[in-house]
Amino acid sequence: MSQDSTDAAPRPGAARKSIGAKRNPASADAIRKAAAEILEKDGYARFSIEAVARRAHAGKPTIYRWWPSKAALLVDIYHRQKQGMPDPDTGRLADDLAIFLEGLLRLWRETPSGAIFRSIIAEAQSDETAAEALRAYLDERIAHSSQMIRRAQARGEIASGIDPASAMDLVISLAWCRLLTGRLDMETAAVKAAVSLFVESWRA
Amino acid sequence: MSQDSTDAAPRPGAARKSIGAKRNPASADAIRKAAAEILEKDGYARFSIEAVARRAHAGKPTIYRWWPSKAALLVDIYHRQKQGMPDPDTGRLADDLAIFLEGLLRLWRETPSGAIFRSIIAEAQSDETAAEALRAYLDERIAHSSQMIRRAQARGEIASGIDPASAMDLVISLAWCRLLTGRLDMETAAVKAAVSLFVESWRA
Amino acid sequence: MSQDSTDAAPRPGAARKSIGAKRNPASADAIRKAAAEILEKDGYARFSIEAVARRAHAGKPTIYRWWPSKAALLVDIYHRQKQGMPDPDTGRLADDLAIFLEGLLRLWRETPSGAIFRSIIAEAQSDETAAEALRAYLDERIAHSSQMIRRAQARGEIASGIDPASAMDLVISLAWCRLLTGRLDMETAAVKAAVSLFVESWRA
Amino acid sequence: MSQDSTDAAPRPGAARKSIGAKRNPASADAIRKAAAEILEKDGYARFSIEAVARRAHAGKPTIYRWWPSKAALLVDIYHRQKQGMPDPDTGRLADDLAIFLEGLLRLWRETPSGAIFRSIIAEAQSDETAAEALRAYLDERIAHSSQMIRRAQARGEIASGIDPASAMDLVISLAWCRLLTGRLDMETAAVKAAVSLFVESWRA
DNA sequence: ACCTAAGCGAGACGGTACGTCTCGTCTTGCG
DNA sequence: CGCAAGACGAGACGTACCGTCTCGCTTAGGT
Repeated sequence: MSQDSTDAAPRPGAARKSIGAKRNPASADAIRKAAAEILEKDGYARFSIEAVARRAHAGKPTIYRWWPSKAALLVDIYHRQKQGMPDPDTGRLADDLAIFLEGLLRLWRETPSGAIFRSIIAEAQSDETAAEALRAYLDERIAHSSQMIRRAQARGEIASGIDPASAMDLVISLAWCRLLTGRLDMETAAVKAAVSLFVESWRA
Repeated sequence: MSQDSTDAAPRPGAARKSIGAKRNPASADAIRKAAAEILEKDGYARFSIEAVARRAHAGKPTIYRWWPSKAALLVDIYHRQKQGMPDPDTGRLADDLAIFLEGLLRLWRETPSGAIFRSIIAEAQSDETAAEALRAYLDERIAHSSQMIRRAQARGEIASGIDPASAMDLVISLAWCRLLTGRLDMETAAVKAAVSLFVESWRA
Repeated sequence: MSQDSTDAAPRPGAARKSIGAKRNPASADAIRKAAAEILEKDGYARFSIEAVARRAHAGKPTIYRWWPSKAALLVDIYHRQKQGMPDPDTGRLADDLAIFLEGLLRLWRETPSGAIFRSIIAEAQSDETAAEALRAYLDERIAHSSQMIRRAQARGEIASGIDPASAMDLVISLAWCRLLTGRLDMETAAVKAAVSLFVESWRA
Repeated sequence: MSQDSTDAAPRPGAARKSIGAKRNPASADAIRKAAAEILEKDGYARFSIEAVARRAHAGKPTIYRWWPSKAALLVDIYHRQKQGMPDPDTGRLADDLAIFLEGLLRLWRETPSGAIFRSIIAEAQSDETAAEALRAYLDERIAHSSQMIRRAQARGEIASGIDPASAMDLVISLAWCRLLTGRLDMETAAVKAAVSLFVESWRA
């Protein structure tokens, strides 16, 4: 829509109006939708509150009322998009991690969530609230994903002395770095190699 | 200087003038200095070509003449600040990597270069030229640092089948992720643990 | 104010804000006032949209929103300043014209409107929109002022074959040329002489 | 040449060099030529010392060395172009003035000198040196052209009480105003009418 | 025959202003 | 009170010229 004089999405019918003295969920949805579409289409560079308001046929204050910053909106969108991530439990850590890692890379590569997450990271470098949100999010993801490692430890597959969070950190760091440098197209073989590299070293 | 109506640095004497039809290194230095100071003091959020020009007592066109973009200026400053990085060759890969990694984290933690590099990564997420520069820089650093691994392979310390660049990628990814999430305060023990984790898995 | 580091006018109280989704007349007034003051104080050479914005404590886009060009702003100011111009109807054409011409020259000489009009003419030489505005303005003024001549024709004071607009053109040209060459100090006698020169030749 | 990446004129051969410790007339000519071409092609709006230097393959200081200001360059060019103006002496003042006026309007209409003179007038509104030069030029032209009127007075064609300079002023003002408002296409009949209007009123 | 002095093209310098963009805040008027 | 709309002050963007300065050269003219 960059070449369009108006970047507004086509109105799906009559103009949306206030529904009285309470939050209008249709507006919130329209804003989230518009934000996601802009990120997908034009990337983070063209993402601005102004552009979102334009596309969503929403007033800027409406956005600021509900999301205090650009980062908050980004995090909100990311959370809602990141469904369907595999949570494998094959009984073999190397397979679990390979499935997890390949799924994450594919998700970032094939859905807008990659662009969105890149944007969040970028935003976090100059916006402290975004940085805080990102740190919290990362902690939560590591805590969750390190279950795979804990299960492997319970099975006696790897040494019990390994710190699951630190170990998972390594795997996730790899994914992040790939995302941030635009090298998400890691072949399955390379993923497997990297993963087994980790797993081998963790053996008892 | 944000509280000052003029963000200009104090003039160190007479005004700097042109030195003829060739580049004035004093101007370039003043610009780089001003840019670094702004990043250090006010952070990336306040970093703008306009602010740099003001602080350096330089014209904006002078900056654009020599650095085509904000990213180019950032990369330039980063390059110059990142001198004195250790390039260890102890004869033992785990030690080499630990020294390298700890040195990198300390540099980022204790000098402005950490903030600068974060800014570059952030910029790269919305500016394609910055992304390109970052990719090229990363390639160069990996190529250089992976010498440590190649030397270990030559010594027979680790398997010759390991791809040095991919291996180094893992180490650098770890550092990046720490930088971007504000967790640079990795203890020496943790560094050693992470590094030996890698090295163990690479053994023949 | 040229010697001041900030050319801003003193703020008359609290900062001026938006008054909602409609034009704020206080802003428009402040802009016109600042523009007039700059022209009066520093002349057309120092007149710039940037300077006006600075002095009026207004954003540049606010100016561009309402006045598409420097010329439009100049014309607007000129219009508002040029009130109280005599529109004589003494029953004797020579007297009418003398009063009109002397009034015009005095207005230009003694109020800022002379400097402003000079600026408009200058601007019109390199800006087509200004040229258009000037042409339209001149047409309107000639149409209006030539009423004096039409009245004289109706009275039978001068030949009916005279084209009122062309005749008025001569009188106004004289004033313009005086303005542009800084020779506004025409004595009453000289004005009368020039005018009667015209009127004599138009007699039946 | 506005669409050309370089607005430079094609070099007529080898590069022009210094001819030692004296002014190089070839440079001066190239500068004047380039200036005239820019005015003719792109108008006063695109006329800048920078553009002239570019087109003339000359250094900016070379221009500033010989012409202290934009206005000085403009006046120089105008002087050289304004050759071949008729200086009629038919024995009948109305014819003399008609020939003079029509010639002046045609010259301005059909040669670049019109655009150049408009530029000088515009420049004079914000540049005092240009204003001075313009005033001096106007005086000289009036002094010269009013010879026509003096001759008519000597012949007894018009009253001897008329001030030749003031009278000529009227004629020239008419031309100026036409130039500045882009109404140079005055028909011969209209010129004759305006002129005889003057002459009639000057009769004894 | 050398040397100096000036002119030359080129282009970098610190600046100012341009016209556009987005920021986050504010207010209106409708529902 | 929420909403769409949009004006507001602010200020960065990247570009065009300004007028000044210095470079490295070329050549003429004085010694």
